[in-house]
Amino acid sequence: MTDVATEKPRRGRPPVSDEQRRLQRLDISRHAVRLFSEQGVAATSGEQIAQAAGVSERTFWRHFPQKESCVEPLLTKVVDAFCAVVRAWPREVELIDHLREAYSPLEDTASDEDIDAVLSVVRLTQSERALRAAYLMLRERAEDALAEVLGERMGRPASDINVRVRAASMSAALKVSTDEVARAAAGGVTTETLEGHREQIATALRDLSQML
Amino acid sequence: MTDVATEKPRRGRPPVSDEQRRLQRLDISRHAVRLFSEQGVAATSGEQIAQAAGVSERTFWRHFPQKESCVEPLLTKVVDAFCAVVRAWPREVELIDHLREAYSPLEDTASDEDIDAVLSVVRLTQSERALRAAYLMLRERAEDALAEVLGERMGRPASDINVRVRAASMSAALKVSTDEVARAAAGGVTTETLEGHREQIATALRDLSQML
DNA sequence: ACAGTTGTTGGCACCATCTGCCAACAACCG
DNA sequence: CGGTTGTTGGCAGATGGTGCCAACAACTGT
Repeated sequence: MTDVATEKPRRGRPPVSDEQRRLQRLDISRHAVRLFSEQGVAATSGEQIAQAAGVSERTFWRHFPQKESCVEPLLTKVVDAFCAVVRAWPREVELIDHLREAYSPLEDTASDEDIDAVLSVVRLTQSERALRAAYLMLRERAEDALAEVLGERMGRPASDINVRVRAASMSAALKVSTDEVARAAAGGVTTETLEGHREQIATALRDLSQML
Repeated sequence: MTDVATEKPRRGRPPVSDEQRRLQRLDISRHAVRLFSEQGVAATSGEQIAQAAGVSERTFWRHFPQKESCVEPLLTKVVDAFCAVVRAWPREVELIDHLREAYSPLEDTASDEDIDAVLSVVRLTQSERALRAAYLMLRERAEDALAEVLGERMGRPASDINVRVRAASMSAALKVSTDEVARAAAGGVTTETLEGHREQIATALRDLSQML
């Protein structure tokens, strides 16, 4: 008997849209990442980030329950891009071929200047332990999403072991190649950097199949 | 010109052996894990753990720079066991066959009662975000060790992309099957639980090869 | 036995992280 | 305009975590 969309005519201030929340988080995230890379994570206080972003410390902590989660809004972009491509994977095409064709990391989901930011955050996670932990947690959330897609494609529940192993392995391969491309892009991002990434992930998956 | 083992005759109190440090950490770890599972991580203060382990809060923080790292001494056991088996992998044998033959998780590295503890910690990481993050970081360190082994076997540096992808994927497959066996062992550990794990990881790797 | 040297421990002060609570305010309604 | 609901910021307070220092423990040579 719980109504779904049949609500009372609404009274009082409406809650802000999820989209606006997302943008606000993203804005804070950019400031935080800049500070993190300039002076290190440990040396950057929550107060400092809040001030840079123009909000009170209290609302900053409301947006990001932990300091390190500041990087999530930017980091999700690289993972979401991959999930989107996998979701669009036609059944009749080989996965490697589909990736090589359709996977242009970030180019769709992120603006040009954000690509720089995202890659620099990935690089940051390689030296800052706290950020790395946040990154790995994020990737595991994405692993679940991947399992959903793969499971549906294989006609099995996403909780199936077989499905989970595939999702985890694909995610791991993506992680390694993403780390690599971020390292390679340290001195400025070129189009061929990203194309290198596409090739990277394709060959990574191919290598995988020869392992056993 | 830096002497390696040719030191001055040593004066003053000798530093405690690494082995003793390890045991002390392990002891504290057991107390911490018990408290964590009894009342949750957030509700367990560092002071409480220190008191339970019979050390001052100050030395507790010296042993574990962050509260969550309390689980490392126990969690490494499950990862180390796998690394040891991979290290002992003869060149002429198929990896899957070797694992099915030689991999008896924990049975060698951990005492019987510790097996319970280790598996319960793995289960804990599935509900406690902070512990999960620590677990993932730990696994990534093990990934490096794995890459060393695989790299040497393939005649390439451990930093080689191909090597890293394989290490990451194997590690991921192990992660999923370890999570699964921990879940399955929720109601008491039996021998077949662990043998199930062995079979789990073997089939997991086989599945992997059919993905592409 | 004693002084000199080095490593470990615990206590204290201190800053940073993060939370609960509440008053102020903003955005909608009739 | 008053009523209602959601968001913000300030403040107090507990916990996490570090630097510093004095006390002590374990060794060496005389």
